[in-house]
Amino acid sequence: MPLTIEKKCIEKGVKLTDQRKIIAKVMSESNDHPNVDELYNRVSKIDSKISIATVYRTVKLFEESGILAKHDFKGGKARYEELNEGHHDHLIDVKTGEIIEFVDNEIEELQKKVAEKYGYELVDHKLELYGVKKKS
Amino acid sequence: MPLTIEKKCIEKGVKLTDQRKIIAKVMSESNDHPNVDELYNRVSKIDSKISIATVYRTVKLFEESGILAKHDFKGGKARYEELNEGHHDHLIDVKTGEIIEFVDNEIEELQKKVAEKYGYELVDHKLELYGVKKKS
DNA sequence: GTAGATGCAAAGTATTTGCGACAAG
DNA sequence: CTTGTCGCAAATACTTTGCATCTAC
Repeated sequence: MPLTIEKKCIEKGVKLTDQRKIIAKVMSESNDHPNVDELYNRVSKIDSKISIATVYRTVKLFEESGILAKHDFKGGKARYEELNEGHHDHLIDVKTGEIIEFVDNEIEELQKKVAEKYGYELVDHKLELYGVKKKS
Repeated sequence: MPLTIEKKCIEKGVKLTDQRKIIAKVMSESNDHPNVDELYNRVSKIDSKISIATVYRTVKLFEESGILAKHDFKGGKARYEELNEGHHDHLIDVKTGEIIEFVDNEIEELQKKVAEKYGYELVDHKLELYGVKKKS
């Protein structure tokens, strides 16, 4: 079975180069939210000739094609993750940087309502919670 | 009556230089969310000798002192606004870039609950809604 | 008087781009 | 074949910093 990302590329008419296949594979297998540097490192282990410029170009392309989601969490570098059906938001441990994904439909609904209240249709949103682990 | 920002500086033991007073004044009078460039332009009209390095240093200092809030909305540059009692989130018009401030206590409460559910104490959060204006 | 602030220009980061060589459809 | 991609290095955009000078307290 081909990777979901590859399937999406074909659907969107995105040319499937070797480099893109590798980046797709690495992203599919990543359960975290790598930034471009991290992604570049992982990709380099498979093909050391891939340049970081290609990684930047590819994540941008994948983002525009709805294949990856880009996040600008606090701390500078953009982070990416594969975009699946299930939308989710993030809870970030401010001490360790650990990222927990969560879904809360109640909040989602309320967001739509807020946008509507101001005469807007919600097209996107970003919700990040920053917390510290409680003892015990 | 002195500016709220100046009062806060004194409370926090932040030295009140002429440059900081000007930046404080400009931010107090701004009803939008200027980025550093915009702020620098406004500040330059009052004192053309202020350097952009000072503006960067000052907004960072003010942010750390709880005087300004920094936002990394989509589109690269960080934007700042004065931090008052009333916390609020942002609804951003994706076509015009217009920013609407809103408060929704129900969402705030749910956020706390979500964090607790995962064993975290919420210390900060970011909620941005992106929308398009509805016809009618 | 002294610790801390400023201006300037140089240095960092993160990301983008021009260009000739190359590969997918 | 032809259009789009790649690798490289140079360029850009935003932000930070070293240092000598200056200023608030």
